[in-house]
Amino acid sequence: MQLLSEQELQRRKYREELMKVGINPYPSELFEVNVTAKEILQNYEKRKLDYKNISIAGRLMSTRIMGSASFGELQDSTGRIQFYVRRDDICPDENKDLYNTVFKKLLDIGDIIGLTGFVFTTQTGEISIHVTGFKLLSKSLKPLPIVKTTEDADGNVTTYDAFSDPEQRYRQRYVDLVVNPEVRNTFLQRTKMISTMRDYLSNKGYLEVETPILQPVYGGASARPFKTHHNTLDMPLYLRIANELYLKRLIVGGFDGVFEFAKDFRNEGMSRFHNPEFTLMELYVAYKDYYWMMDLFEEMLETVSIALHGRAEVQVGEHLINFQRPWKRFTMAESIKHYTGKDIDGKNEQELRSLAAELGVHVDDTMGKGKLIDEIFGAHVEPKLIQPTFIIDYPVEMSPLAKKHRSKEGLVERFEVICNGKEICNAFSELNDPIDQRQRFEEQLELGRRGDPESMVLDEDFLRSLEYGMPPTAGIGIGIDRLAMIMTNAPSIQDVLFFPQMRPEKKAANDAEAFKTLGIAEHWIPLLAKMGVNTVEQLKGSNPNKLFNDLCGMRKKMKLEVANPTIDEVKSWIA
RNA sequence: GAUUCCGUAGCUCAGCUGGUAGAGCAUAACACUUUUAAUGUUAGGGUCCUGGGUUCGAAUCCCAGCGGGAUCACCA
Repeated sequence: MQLLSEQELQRRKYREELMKVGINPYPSELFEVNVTAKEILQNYEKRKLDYKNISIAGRLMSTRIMGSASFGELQDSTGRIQFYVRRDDICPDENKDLYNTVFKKLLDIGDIIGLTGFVFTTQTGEISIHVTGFKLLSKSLKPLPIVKTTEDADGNVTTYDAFSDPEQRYRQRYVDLVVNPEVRNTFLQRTKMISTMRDYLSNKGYLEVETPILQPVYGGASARPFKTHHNTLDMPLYLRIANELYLKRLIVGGFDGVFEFAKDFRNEGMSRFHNPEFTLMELYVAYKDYYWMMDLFEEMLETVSIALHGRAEVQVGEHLINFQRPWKRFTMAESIKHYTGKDIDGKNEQELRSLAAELGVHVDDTMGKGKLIDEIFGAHVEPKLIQPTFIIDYPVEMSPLAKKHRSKEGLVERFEVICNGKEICNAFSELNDPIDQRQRFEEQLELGRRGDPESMVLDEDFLRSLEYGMPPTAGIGIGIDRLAMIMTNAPSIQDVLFFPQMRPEKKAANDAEAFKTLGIAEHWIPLLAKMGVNTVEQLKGSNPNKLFNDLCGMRKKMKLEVANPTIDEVKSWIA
């Protein structure tokens, strides 16, 4: 049993009253909808005759009652539209209850209703629905945050009482979506982004596939996994951190191109760029190399930008990001030279370490050559790359799944694209020499033995598949959430995930069951909680007279329709 | 994990140097047939996050905890 606010109690009462007058607040039968708000607002002026007999459903978002006529706003999945109700239209007979009682009293903001009527334009020029009939489709028992907006002559929108607490918005995304229209738009954009990518790849003939999320050996990336257990097989399983190794098995199996929009899971820190579950799109194409993949990625993102915004440019915060091809391409060494003036080419580990120190980059003794370069890059280059930029040719130590560079010693054929200061993809010419791959895994195992919790583990079955022969292949992984952040101008990953991971909601410890065994009736328990008595210990420690008084006072205040407890009853709880 | 800010009515927020709470919207009542953040009059609504401390007295000061935001670190 929960404690209800005055408004919630009121709405529960209205629900009862509706039933008493023969209106089912939750009817079963369908409600025929033949138009949306957006459709009316867009087309009414041009095709007035088509809107003489409409039927629309949605959520009641506001009412302005003026005696025997009222205005209100209905919100459906496409937007809001004003409606106009006149008492004598919906109550042509002597009995005006439908208007006076049901419409004016028993309907609340947030209720889902169906309207029938015709479209007209008010004296103030707003396209509205003149209601000839309405039907309650679902009674809302919780008050919705009321957000109001005004628009001045210049079209500047002012919002009042915004529902803006991030915690509430993420925990109760359903409310956020009802009340904040731009949130809905962000998610529509995200879906459109994904479908554009899917169409782009499908049209090239690549196969969208599904691979295991529960994996006996996790691989394909450097990250800590979530571990679980299968009862029947009595074996540990891991939620995938990547699907790379499975997609490559499919290339071995003879598919020319495979891709998957994959939910991956990494048991690591959370921030505005990290959520424990996130979406990575991986694509592998046989007989291609990383240069080819750069061209594909450029073209795909340009396509996405145009699909979403009608042009190759996207405003992200203070930056206007331009996805128009071609993008700049730097080797990692060039990019570091460009931003620091220092040349890392041919430097050994010791020289790199002192260079890092000179540049004020934090390093420690466990870092090898590759890691040192990566740290310098991360500190001095990455944040400065706002426009999409290819960074190519990474140190081999950091890239155990990438093919060694065809001409540069110590490097691999790998690129990342940095955009708005963050990596948005990672791609290689895939390593397909099984002997080399085994050695690289073994180096990773060595790192693991030295205590790196993110080193890769050796996947024997994957190596076996490579031994059968994998064609030369280009592969790419694209962080869908981070890309969505850029494409929708969202400052946090939580803004592009419907339900970002949150700490569990705090619940006051409550010995409700123990209270019942003491003979306390169920309806007192929430009142006790409200008075701060949550545990048997607290109960036993309180003064029975005060408890009795408080309980009776609280009963009256909450308008609970039950008899007061007797003082002896209360004493018996404490005894 | 570190630093910092925040937690007051259903929502958005005020509340000064400590004197037991305020506004607007929402809710309830009345009026009002084209309003639009409708309006006018009236009313109800708060363990001021939790627990300790200082004090005659704490929403306010101090400490601890819980929850959240931001930045940084970790994390490709």
